[in-house]
Amino acid sequence: MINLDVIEEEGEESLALRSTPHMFCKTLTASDTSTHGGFSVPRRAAEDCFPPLDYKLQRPSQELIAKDLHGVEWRFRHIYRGQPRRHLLTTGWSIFVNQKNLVSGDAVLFLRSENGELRLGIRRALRPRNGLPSSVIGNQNSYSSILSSVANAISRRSTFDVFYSPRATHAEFVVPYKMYIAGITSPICIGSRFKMRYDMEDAPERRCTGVVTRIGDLDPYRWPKSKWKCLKVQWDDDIMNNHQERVSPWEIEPSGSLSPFSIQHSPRLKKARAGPQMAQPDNLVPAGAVGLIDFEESLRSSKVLQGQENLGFTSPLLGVGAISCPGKINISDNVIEKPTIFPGFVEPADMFPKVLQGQEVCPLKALSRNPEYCFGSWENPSRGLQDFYFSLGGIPRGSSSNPLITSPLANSPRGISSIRSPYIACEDDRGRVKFGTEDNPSSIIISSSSRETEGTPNNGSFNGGFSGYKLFGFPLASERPSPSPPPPTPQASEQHFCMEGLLKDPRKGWQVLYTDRESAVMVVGDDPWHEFCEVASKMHIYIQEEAGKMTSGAMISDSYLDQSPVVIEQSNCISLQT
Amino acid sequence: MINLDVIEEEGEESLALRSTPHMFCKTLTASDTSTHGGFSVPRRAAEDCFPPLDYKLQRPSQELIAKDLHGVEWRFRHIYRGQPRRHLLTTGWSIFVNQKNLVSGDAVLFLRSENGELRLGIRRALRPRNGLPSSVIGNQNSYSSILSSVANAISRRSTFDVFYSPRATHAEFVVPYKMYIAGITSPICIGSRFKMRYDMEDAPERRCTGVVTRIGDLDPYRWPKSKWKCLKVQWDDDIMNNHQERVSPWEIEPSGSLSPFSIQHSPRLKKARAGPQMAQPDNLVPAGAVGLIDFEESLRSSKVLQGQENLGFTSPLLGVGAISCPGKINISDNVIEKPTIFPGFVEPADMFPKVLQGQEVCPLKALSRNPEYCFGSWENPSRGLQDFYFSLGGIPRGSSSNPLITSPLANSPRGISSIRSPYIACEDDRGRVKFGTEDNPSSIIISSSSRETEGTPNNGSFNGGFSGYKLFGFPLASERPSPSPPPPTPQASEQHFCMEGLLKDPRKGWQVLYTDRESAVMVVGDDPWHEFCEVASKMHIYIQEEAGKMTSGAMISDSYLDQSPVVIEQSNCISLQT
DNA sequence: GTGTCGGCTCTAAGCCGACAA
DNA sequence: TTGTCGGCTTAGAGCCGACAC
Repeated sequence: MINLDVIEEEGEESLALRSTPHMFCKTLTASDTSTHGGFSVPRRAAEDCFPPLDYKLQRPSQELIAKDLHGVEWRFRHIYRGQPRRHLLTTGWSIFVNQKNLVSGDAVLFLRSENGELRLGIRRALRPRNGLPSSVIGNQNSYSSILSSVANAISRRSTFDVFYSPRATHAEFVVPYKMYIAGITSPICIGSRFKMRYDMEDAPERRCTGVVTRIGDLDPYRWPKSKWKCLKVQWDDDIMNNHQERVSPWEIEPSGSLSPFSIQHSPRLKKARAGPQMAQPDNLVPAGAVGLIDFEESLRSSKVLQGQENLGFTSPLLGVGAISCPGKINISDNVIEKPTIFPGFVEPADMFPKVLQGQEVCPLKALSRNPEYCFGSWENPSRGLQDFYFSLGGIPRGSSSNPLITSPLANSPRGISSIRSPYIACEDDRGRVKFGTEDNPSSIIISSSSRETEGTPNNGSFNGGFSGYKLFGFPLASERPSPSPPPPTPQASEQHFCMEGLLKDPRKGWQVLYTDRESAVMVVGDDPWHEFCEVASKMHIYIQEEAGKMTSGAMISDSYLDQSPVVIEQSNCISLQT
Repeated sequence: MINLDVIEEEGEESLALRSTPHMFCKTLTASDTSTHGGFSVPRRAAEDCFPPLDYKLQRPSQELIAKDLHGVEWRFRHIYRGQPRRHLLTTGWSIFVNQKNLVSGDAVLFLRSENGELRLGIRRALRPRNGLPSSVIGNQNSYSSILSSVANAISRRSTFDVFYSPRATHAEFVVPYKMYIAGITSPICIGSRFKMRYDMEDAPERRCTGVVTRIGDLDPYRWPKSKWKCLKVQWDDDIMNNHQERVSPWEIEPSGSLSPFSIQHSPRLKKARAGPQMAQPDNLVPAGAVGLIDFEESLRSSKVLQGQENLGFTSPLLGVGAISCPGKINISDNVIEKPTIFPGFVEPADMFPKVLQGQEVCPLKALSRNPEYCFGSWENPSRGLQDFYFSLGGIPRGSSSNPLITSPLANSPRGISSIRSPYIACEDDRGRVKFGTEDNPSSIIISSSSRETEGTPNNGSFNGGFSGYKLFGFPLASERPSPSPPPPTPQASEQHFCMEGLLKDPRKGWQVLYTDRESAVMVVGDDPWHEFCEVASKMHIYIQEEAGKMTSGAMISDSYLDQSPVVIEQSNCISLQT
């Protein structure tokens, strides 16, 4: 049922996963979550995980104590009764359901460690729009609060918590360390052939091949010096080209090289190369240290974006919306130090200006709820590991004929199971907050993107996507295709934030590379329970609960197992009192 | 019962307060808040505020609909029954109590406007330590989250919300506009005589006189160019000198001038003047444009703080605590651009070094829970309206013999009713967050201080303290002394945040001066209901409530009437999904 | 083997007047 | 006049086996 294989088959670490403790996971039924009764425990599950009952009694029962991720103990009455006999959790169950706010479709997971201790976690079902206060999405305050919190944390070189719902979102920055290292050190050049695991909805473990056509880099004004390169690829299989054209370096296995000329045969590339400034395809660079043309300078002087310079001052999030919003002041010129264009918006040079005209300004609301714009940047100047940044909010429906503004989802309304392109979404000016002194600046970008999130399990060994990756043996995507899949409506496409900076944690087993100006890469290990606790304890929002009542905006979210989005709408606020 | 007089008797505005609509306020009893029953409405109150019932019926009843500050409608069944007959709110009442989390001792307020609409608000009782998650107080994340939220808002010239509990905290920055203007424009010099309303616990409306002995200014590294001057005073009445030695310019009425020499006769001044650098007492300046000695430079060279320079790098809040905290990195050198001392720590010059030695570093926790340090700054250089800043966390108990580090509460464990000194509390390095470009920087400081909060009503016309001030006709302090007063233990002294920047709102009736680099001054008008809504709607944390369940950390606080502190513990977090 | 339902118990919410302060 | 209490009703939480898939 649950595949416990680990991803890195070549790993030397002791694969504690092989000796996985007893556990089970059950999707909650209507009966399980109703107030009418308790929780029906699958027989095998109860026998595996729970201490044995004395079946000689007429109604064998015992009290179970299980700890959740936060160390909170939950007590349940476990009884074996009914005709036919079955295992049930009665007293205590409804409290758990209520406190965790579980609904039918969510899943609960029990796990018994070697010493007999019982743990439990929850995994929420994907809920369209999920009861989130809409203000969170369209709200500038939320954006900026999150931004500033993170920025502050980074400026202090402190930590910040990430609330992460693996099944609901793609977090490309959560990458096995080896994969990341291999990705950024292996030489990748334009023309490199590669293969990559790619999971279609119906055909898991498909191995696709393609050619690297470009090495992306972001407009340096937005995400300077990021190590997170973005590779634009062309797949040998045409079907793939409709789904994904961008990958992260660590997602692919280089398998050879292709002459620049053969790349040109691609219709898409022909189109792209029509522009006046093109990359030099024979640039051979490791992905981690690319050295490409200084596109920024050339663009600046070539005035490709003539008439669009104001773009540099207009926040895609605030944008016109902000200007037209009474009482709000567009402050983008406070954030962007100097007038500039966004070179990131010009690829290929002959195309983006058109695309941008009339669309370049992307108000927050439009971006969030109705993703329609996609900006990309390629082949920017590179000093060591260069900047790359992607604005992706989806594409205008019906415009997918233009491959350069094509969302990977454009042609698959229900999404494909593994979308692993390293797009980072449309970014507001405010996304860039500078901290620290002139000598020691740090920057943080949080961006949002539109994504589908359905996924299927996958055992691949070199799978950079997250839907196929197992955080600790568990597939992070759906355990199994749901019988009645809740198809995310195109309108209700997912929105998430990701960020470039993450926290560094020296503890063994997992860590996240805090990367001032570098890529955000989280490293996860293989030990399931260790990560169960360690990763989870780091990757969540924990708002202290106050004696049952949630008077302080309390909530506990079971992070990594948790699919339900939890957003603390923290309008900019000050508490005046303790 | 409730004095509806306004403060500014000379105001030309239509004093809508005179025609105050019908209203009543009742402190909730145990019965009112128990689940056992409803709400017992005082007869007069019901007759005044509620639509009349048909008393011919055996059990007259009706449905009442009242809006709270947030526009939320609350429905109550109003019934007249019992033997003897009385007015009760039954159905709907418990919902209200639960949602608002009211307890016995809290108060509810009903108000009927001219058009018959019913409004209601709540005022929470003072609760010691108030169930606040302790992590909020001692938590660096909370601090910095708040800081960064505000900083971000200011950088965007947007708004941020202030959660303000008038009875529980002093917000010196909430000042009538005229008072503020008068304060900063009237010429105040060292030696100026003044009078000021001052409310002792037992002797309200006492008018005290004194002499301005210093004009405070903050260490420019922390709060540059603040207009909020701080006047150090010596009272004619010696009793006063134990309670308060610092006032804001708008708190006093200048009444004359004193020769510099006569000031010197003060023992305290003698002590102060023993230092090498003293203010020039004949500096005659308007409070809003003082020009004093550059203490900073002279101190820097005089090396008064020799051996203490590391203070400049050590956050009073992070302090040693941060250094000794494993895993945390002291980032103060990232925030403070260059090595410097804190001139604010050196007054008088011959005294503070001693005080600071061994105590200068004030970890956050110690500061919050056990306020023991007080740093002050005086007579800094002035360009226009100059900086002033005060670090105040209280004083070491038993050290109050040192008047310069004497908290106003040092000698009154239960506090005095009106503490209106403009102290700003001990400030963390992180308190200063720079935003914007080099050309257009802005800074924001949030600070914390230790305060007692009991208060008594006061009708004064020139009362800068808040306990005596009426926000909209209602005294912001206790309506009446509670029969069984919950004495805040000295240990549980109040902690609050205040900030320099506030939001600007052009609307008539009230506004807050957003003050980039300037003083934080809120202007309030006289119309009760207008302010009731307007001010309150701005001065609160509003965390969206989600359909009854507080799954998203929801809560609504009724700000200005609300005494219970609400702190959103927003650890630095990122939500990855909607 | 297990999801859902009707039946049942029991707790607590909540309405009432009695009674006393 | 109004705070608190005991009595009472009632809704719903929650335990049970029946039953069906």
